[in-house]
Amino acid sequence: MRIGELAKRAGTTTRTLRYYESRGLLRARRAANGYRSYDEDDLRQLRQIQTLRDFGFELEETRPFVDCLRSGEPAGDVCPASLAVYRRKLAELDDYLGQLTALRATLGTQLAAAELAAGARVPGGPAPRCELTHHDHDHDEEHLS
Amino acid sequence: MRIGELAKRAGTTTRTLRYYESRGLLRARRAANGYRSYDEDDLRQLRQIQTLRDFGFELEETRPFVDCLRSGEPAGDVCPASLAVYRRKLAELDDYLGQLTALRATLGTQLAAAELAAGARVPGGPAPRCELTHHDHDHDEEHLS
DNA sequence: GTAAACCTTCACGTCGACGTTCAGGCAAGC
DNA sequence: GCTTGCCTGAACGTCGACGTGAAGGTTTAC
Repeated sequence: MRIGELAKRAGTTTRTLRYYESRGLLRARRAANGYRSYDEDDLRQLRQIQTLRDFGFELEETRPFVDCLRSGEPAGDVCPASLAVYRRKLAELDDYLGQLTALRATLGTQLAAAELAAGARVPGGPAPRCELTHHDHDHDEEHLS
Repeated sequence: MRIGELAKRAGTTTRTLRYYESRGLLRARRAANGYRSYDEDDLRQLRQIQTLRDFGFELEETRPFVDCLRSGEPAGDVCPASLAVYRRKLAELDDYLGQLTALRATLGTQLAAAELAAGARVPGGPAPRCELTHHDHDHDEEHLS
């Protein structure tokens, strides 16, 4: 299959495929006329790249998976180098999740304190939200886009 | 105080302060010689910006807080517009956390499956990690930077 | 008197993964 | 024979947010 067909089957562009090739990620045999020629294995490699990119992997991080597939493995992620990338990404993700969770807690605390202070600031202002009082049901009060 | 001193006291650079001013975020009075002149209120506003930026707020999102401080409030986050930003950021954060958590689950599943497949792939290969067997203690097997 | 600090404006850099456009030129299919 | 697809390759744009750098000039401080 030629580059246009591969692009169409994978839902991408010829430009992207040539770019991957320039990065040494995807290889193409050449037909007698110089056209790039791809087979089903190439499509599988490309799909592997796309899946990982959807996961948020950088292009370079997909390389071990592609190499793994190219070495004849039935899946790109069973090789040690691929597993190592998985583990690293998981560790990064956990680290990041921890940071975001801590930030979420901080922000929540800040908001609660600010709401309290805002309520106390104007004596006739809105009551603090600590108790369910007479104001309407629990939909948002602010509608900023 | 002049721009250099303010920068030093806040741990930033004069370039950044001029940049904030160019965005209309920080204002400076001018001395007779044209030099920018700042007071403690300006420092508080700057600190507010820095705190929020540390939280991951975009520069523009700090504007309501700065305006709030400038209006004479003792804290930048008690004004309705500031509270609205807090709430929006919290909602964004929760959404993002949800996505990352889902991704984490997916990746974890992928890793587990790949580890199983990798173990089964080579009959004499490493045993799956489901049981603690005889291999050495639980440090990393891969050392990719 | 000289070095440091300040002033202005414009333009450039950072980052990744492409997209876009240009220019020229061959190949394929109907 | 004409459109569409493919080739090389180069070079520049995009996106967003946040500055950074340079050039060229004035003021202050020691």
